[in-house]
Amino acid sequence: MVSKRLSKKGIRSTEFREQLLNIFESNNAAIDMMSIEKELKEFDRITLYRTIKTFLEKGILHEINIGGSKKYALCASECEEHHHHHNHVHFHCKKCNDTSCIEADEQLKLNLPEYRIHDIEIQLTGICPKCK
Amino acid sequence: MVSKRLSKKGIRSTEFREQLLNIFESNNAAIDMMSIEKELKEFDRITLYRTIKTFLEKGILHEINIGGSKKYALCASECEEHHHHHNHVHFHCKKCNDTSCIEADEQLKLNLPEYRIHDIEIQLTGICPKCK
DNA sequence: CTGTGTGCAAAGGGTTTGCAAGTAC
DNA sequence: GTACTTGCAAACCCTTTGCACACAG
Repeated sequence: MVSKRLSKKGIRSTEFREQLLNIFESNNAAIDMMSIEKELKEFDRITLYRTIKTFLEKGILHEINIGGSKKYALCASECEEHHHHHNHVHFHCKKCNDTSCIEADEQLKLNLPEYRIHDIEIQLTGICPKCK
Repeated sequence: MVSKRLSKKGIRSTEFREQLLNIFESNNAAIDMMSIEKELKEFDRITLYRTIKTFLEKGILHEINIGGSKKYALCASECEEHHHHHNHVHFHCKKCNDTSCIEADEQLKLNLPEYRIHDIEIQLTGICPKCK
């Protein structure tokens, strides 16, 4: 249930927040502001901005910079407040313009002993299976 | 010479364009608008926007989305108009806030037969050798 | 009841557009 | 000379802030 998820993260459950969270639950792609706004019937844009900001801070959503625009996606359950783990792979399809967080089972070997690496983000661009 | 590089790409050589290109030549990191503006003595911000846009279109610069902001860096010589090749690695240092295009000698194995992959972008965040 | 969330208006910041004058070729 | 580039002003987003009212716990 959505309202439980919110209280679990330490924030109040309101109609708007549940509505927004539902959009992300029914969408397994990363979506941008425009797409969110399309799915909300009526809304106040300011509240939307503030809610996304809260969700980001509370570890409910994470932000991705891909394809030139900011997108948002649900965090995996192991994400905690101010401590994101997102060493996963994002795929952006040039045709349908969808961005998805895929489980790539990737093996990345980097030969960079001089660097202390905290986060790895891999962004792929191309054509997804649906559009192929 | 800088002016040759411009005419080679099919655009006119002007003082401002040469000035901007020089900044990128003497900088092997990816830089954002703010840094560019600091290095230009006097300039018109609108012209700067337009020049960057032109450089992007002509394959002189490429854009990177990292650390929450847009940055720009010189394209490798094999980049052509509307056809960028940037399967390289960007490293963003949390301390000095520098973003560099590094030669990582990386080996990335992806198990995604269903996807047609055109571009791979790997973005690393952490602490660079200088700040370590 | 108390602190948090919402909605409106207005401000703020970055980026783009229109147009006239200047410049490269 | 002609087409492209520049610089100024103004317009145009997108995003944030301030404040009063509404609502969750």
